[in-house]
Amino acid sequence: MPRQVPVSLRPHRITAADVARKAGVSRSAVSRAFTEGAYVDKEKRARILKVAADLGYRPNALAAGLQGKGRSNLVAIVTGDLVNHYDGEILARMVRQLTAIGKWPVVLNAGDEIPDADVSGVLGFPLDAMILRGGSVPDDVVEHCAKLKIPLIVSGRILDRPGIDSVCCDNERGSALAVEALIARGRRRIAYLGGQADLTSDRERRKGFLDAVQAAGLSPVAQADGDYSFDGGLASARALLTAHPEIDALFCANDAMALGAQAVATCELGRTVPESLSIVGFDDIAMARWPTIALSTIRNDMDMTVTQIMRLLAARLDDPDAPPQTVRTEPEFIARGTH
Amino acid sequence: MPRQVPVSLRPHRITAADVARKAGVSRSAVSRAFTEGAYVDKEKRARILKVAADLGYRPNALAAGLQGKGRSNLVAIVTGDLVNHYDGEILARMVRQLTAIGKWPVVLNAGDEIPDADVSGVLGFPLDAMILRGGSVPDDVVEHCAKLKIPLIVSGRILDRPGIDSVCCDNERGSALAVEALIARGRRRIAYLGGQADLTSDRERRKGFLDAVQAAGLSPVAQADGDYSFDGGLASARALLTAHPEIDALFCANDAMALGAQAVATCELGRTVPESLSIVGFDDIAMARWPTIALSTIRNDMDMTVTQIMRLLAARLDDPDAPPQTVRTEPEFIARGTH
DNA sequence: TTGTATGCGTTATCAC
DNA sequence: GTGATAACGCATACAA
Repeated sequence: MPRQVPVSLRPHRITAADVARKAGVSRSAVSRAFTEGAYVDKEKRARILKVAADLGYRPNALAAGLQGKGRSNLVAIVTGDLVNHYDGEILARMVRQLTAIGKWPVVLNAGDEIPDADVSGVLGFPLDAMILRGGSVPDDVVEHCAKLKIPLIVSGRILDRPGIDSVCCDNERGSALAVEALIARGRRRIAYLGGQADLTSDRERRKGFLDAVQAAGLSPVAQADGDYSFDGGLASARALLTAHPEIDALFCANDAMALGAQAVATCELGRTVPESLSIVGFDDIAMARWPTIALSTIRNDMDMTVTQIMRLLAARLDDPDAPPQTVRTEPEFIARGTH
Repeated sequence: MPRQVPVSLRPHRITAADVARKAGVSRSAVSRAFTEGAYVDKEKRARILKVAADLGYRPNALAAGLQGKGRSNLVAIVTGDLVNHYDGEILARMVRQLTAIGKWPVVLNAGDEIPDADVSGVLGFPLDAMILRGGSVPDDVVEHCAKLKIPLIVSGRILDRPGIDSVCCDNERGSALAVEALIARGRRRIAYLGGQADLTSDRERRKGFLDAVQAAGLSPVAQADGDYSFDGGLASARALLTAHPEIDALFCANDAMALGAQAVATCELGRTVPESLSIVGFDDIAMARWPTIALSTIRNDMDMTVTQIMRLLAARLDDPDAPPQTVRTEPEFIARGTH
């Protein structure tokens, strides 16, 4: 009975069987030739590799991942809006670090909200892990991952759920550093320009701000919510500075908003920075260093963050049942020209 | 003979067999329950879906992709350095568009050079397609894709190789628009601040610049190479403006370099923009619109670019053997405050 | 409408 | 060292 040739829409990809046939060996031999440290005659391996190269054969990673002990080597990254730069710069680092250890990042762009459907969809793959950055963390995502036994690593907030690793900047401390710097500069009428009030990061930064202001014997002039974007920061700052012209310092929940605030203050409201208004951001995105920008800010160390994410990932892959870890990275005040 | 329970490092993921057992149906029934428009009793499907939800079952996309007619739904994106914003903003759009049509983007960050090893590695997956952005395109990547029958879509340059779709801005026209705007502004001593001279995009933009300057009866004061980065633009502009103080206009091969040039010109060399020096960039990244930046630039339309990429992708998936397409997007001069 | 049987491409196990 | 063979989890043609 002749083997029926299936009429596939997908063009035929060279398989190990093809190579085996052409090289006159068994499929097993081909598989071993591609396996580090497997028992194959040296000469035979060379011949197989040669034929494979000629044919353009590569072991199918899908099939390999399906294999019992195999891993898919796929890691999903759910990221926030890349236009805000911090997420973009973190993403670039994660992508590089992951590929460096042989993992392939499947990227989902969350934007404002984490798209449940997409997250749910990507969980169809037997991911080695999922990394969540930005946005809030819906309960069902957590549950899905738990049920599917997919390790979840959260960055940008601490999730006190069992079995979830997280790494996050010490936001309260960061805010305190900012407030201290502003007070040292002689500022007394300080306002807070926040991000989405429902995000943990904003809650912590806000709390740190309020505590520090109070600890200094002051009270906050005003607070506003924003959305962590340039445009949002601009709009919120406009409202804030118009309603409270006495504000002499603005602590912003991230750099993008700080730059938006600076834009509206200088270009529209006739304020000068830092002479009549101090502005301090949070994150220390690459742009903040530019001479034309020179934003004073709280460094939310990206290299350290990604290093820790990778460390947690490695530990989790090594032992899926290890107790979950929580890491707080240390913020640092970076003095530049806007405070 | 009892079925042996494999001792797997990987935690067991619920399979269709598990669901079938618990629901008291066959594995096929479970499969069909998850297949749109398959023949299953309505009530039975509901029961299966219920059991599946309880167990936390999701069809394994790896196994599904291995299927004869199936697709992997994986699309690799090789992108340039995200810190330059243009690539980041394009990436965000691509990620969204791809997930919207049920494709999962596996992202590789090229940075300066396309990392052959990574590209080669990701080709282990039977990708539905590979999208290349930024950097140059090594021959072996093209060959690999061809041998593996993986459609290659190139953006940011036109690749005149058989079987490869590409979409790219009309760079020469963009440069011409910039030069015309500068001349209309009264500038006569115009210099070109280029990107990596070995990239097609830079070659085309440079040629467009030279042709336009010549067409206006002028000659370029100077030219410099850069690396498409802020820091590179800053350094090159410093050299350029120091050696040729008579320069009254700088056309830069991308926005990042233009901003670097502006920084060095204003903060270090005491020039004022646009009074004593005009600067025009290329790309129109989001930042260029900021009131504090207000960069005059050539729009390299991102929405259009991504739309075209998606169109080419869809066409290619629909018919792998269709003749390759090449699309040029139309640039546009955006007048803001730096020219 | 349902269950059985087969193939997808790989790696791992097992005799030889 | 080597080649058959059994998973891996799914979809589907086919028989019932």
